[in-house]
Amino acid sequence: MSVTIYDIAKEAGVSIATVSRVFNNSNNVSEKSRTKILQLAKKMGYHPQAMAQGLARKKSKLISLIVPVMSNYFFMEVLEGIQEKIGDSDFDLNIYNVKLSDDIFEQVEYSVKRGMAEGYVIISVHFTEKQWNELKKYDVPITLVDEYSAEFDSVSVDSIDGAYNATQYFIEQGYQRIAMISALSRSKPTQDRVSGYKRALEDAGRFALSELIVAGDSTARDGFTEKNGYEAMIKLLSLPEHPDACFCNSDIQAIGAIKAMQDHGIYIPIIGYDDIQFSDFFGLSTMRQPMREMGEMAIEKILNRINNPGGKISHTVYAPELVLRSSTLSPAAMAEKSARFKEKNSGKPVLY
Amino acid sequence: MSVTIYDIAKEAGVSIATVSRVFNNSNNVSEKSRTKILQLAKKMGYHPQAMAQGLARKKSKLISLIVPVMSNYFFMEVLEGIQEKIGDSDFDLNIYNVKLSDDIFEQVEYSVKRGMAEGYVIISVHFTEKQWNELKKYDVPITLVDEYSAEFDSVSVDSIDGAYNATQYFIEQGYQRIAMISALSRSKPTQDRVSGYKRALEDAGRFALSELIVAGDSTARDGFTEKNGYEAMIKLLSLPEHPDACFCNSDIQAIGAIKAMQDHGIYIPIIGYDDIQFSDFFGLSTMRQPMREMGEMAIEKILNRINNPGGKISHTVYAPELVLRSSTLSPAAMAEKSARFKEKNSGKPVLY
DNA sequence: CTGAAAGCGCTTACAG
DNA sequence: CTGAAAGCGCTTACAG
Repeated sequence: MSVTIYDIAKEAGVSIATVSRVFNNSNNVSEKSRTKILQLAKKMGYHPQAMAQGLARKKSKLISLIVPVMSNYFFMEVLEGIQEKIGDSDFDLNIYNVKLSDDIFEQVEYSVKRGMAEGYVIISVHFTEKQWNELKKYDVPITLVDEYSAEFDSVSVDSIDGAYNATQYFIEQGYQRIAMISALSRSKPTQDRVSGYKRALEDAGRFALSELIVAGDSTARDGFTEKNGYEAMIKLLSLPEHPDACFCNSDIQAIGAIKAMQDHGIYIPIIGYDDIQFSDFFGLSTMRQPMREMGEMAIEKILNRINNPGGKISHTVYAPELVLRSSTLSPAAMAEKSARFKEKNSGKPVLY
Repeated sequence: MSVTIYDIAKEAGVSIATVSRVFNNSNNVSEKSRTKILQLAKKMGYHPQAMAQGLARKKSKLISLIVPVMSNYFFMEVLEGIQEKIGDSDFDLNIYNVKLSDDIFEQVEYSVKRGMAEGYVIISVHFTEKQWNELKKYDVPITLVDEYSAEFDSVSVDSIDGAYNATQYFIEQGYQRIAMISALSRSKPTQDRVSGYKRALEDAGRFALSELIVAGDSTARDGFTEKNGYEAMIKLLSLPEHPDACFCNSDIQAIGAIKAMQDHGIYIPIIGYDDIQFSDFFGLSTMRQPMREMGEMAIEKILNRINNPGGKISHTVYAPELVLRSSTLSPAAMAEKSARFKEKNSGKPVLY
């Protein structure tokens, strides 16, 4: 039996209203009452219960994050921005993890309609306009991250654009057989990136060859794994005529792809997508998504929406930025670098 | 204004009790009423509010995870086990993220005493017995992960033992100057691992040399980063006489350490700690912690505790397991492997 | 500065 | 199968 406001009131010889005032920092309480109540509360282990407070106030001071697959680099970095920003507010964070095995819409809808939080930040969930529209009826503040819908505030990155630019970079450098490592076709970002890749080739008067667009066979995390990237690169290198450059759907896959190149002793320049922490460390060139900023922006939007439910809907679309590191060195430059490396390492490491 | 049970009752021409029954799957409702209510609810966007339900039932059907630094490999893997297990129950998950910058005890206490959840799984939080004891007064189900206290159910891994065994392995293999890459000394697991390392040396009649126990200078995530591992290994390799083997505080640091070895052209066998997903991929030998199992066990314990608050407190301590991969090859074996590798790769990759 | 009372949106015996 | 009513633990005008 946990202790309630009544227990404290009784013990302190005051009404529950006074106890409540103490915990709500109302200044209309005598110093004497306040001290006594606080002391009693401490001793008896009392604190207002979140649920009762929420009901009485009709406010929970909670923001809910709704996200599938938490163990994902994109989410981890977005989360850091979110935490940073929410720390400045008086809201608490709550994370609701959607299971990919079940009906995703149902889970999101359930979570939203229960009304546990004052606002919802929905990350990397992709619905049809019709579905998003259906959520509208619960009349709850929602901000979308990594997705776009006319119905809600959103912050996203132009994936098509990013893929386009990465591919265009290779075209400008004179590469002829530019491959793309994709992922499961059900992944929305992957679809967009494939579109951007194709468009860049077409705008350059070339054709996208289906044999050069491959994914690995691993399906975990929609293919966003090292393993999947490794498998994909193996396929590419097994082609009668292998590609001379590769745009890769994600950094995590690119890391696997690089390992495949090493195992096969073939090197082609590669550009990843995301710019996760590993990438800089491993010298991977990539299309950088401003993940932290996206997280911060999302909190800013949801807070605005909570304070001003009628405000105009706003969309922020970031343009990804090409970050060049050593993985885009030309084969010649790479050979030279490798030679230097091997000289230094004669008879030594090269682990995996 | 969101729609409540009263709106539905009125519209359906029944009492709120009947509406409530429909949503609680009580079978004492005529098919006619049920259909009408469900249909109305769907149309009007009604669903029982979590807070009101929680208050009335005195149950939230929520388990709260309390964790510092979410973006951490250990946590990610534990989380997968947790999600797996909780999916089989009718509880929802809720994650409360502790900020390392503020008073941790205060945050944990706050979160627990607000009573939002029915049970709390506290991960990688390290307090004194006195502090844990203080939490006892809120009389709430709590399970500890990666920590031990007599007061609460817990699931942990014997870090001392793990470090001992890793070190002992190197001793048995005949290595003479076995180094250890540690991390920030405020990290509890790190303290334990250093103890185990020292003890193994001492039990073999040797001394732990302080110059051989080093951490990098990066303080992010308590030193559990590639960068920190890289820095640490650089220090070790800069020693007048460098070590001939290395036990490393975490896999993530070990990956950085390996890169440092490659950059320096010096190879020594290394054993990491954790067995994160990358490790298998990169051929890193490691002390494996059964992270998924730990997550599953934690949920099992908290559920038991919720159902049976008076039950006997139980502690599960896993013994970590040494997983040998290519990073513990002897220098000779490694040299041979490298030679083969280089032959295959003549004039080719070796990225970063 | 303080208390009595209404209300937040539900659930759940109890009685029929 | 259904409704009236009490109760969950708070907050917050209102009146003093």
